[in-house]
Amino acid sequence: MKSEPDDVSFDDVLASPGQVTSWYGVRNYQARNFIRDGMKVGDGVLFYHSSCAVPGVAGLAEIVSAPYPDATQFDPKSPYYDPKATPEQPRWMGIDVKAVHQGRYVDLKELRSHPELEHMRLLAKGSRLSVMPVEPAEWRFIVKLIG
DNA sequence: GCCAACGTTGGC
DNA sequence: GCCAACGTTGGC
Repeated sequence: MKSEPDDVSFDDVLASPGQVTSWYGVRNYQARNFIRDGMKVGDGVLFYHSSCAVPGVAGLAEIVSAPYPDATQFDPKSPYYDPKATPEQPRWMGIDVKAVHQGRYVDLKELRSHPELEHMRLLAKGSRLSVMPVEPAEWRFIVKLIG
């Protein structure tokens, strides 16, 4: 899961009550589907910092809720407001994420240096989704790198 | 700030 | 349903 650290950093989540943050604002259908159809309590998360000086995996996190309608879609004052969404027919989903381990910051340059990770979806050309799956072998490899 | 990649929008 | 225009993402 990608977050802009200027918005919400891994440290911010660690400093939050219960080390839990509500993940909202996803407005891409493919990313929405990964949340809605692919995430469940206990799933591991690579918390990735994007659009910053040194992009990379900032820590390990975990899904701690089921997916639920992202409340910002109903709020006309929110930048994430979607006039076509209604509580009866929500369009966008959020989920709760808990920071569990910080370890070593593994930056994008290092990720790209490992042949084991060359097929990572995150590293694919043109990959822009803010939420995407990680293969089990890639997950295990990165967990070791983080330490 | 640039630009490639990609998604969405809207006229037809 | 096509596709050009436009907007966004995100690394550099």
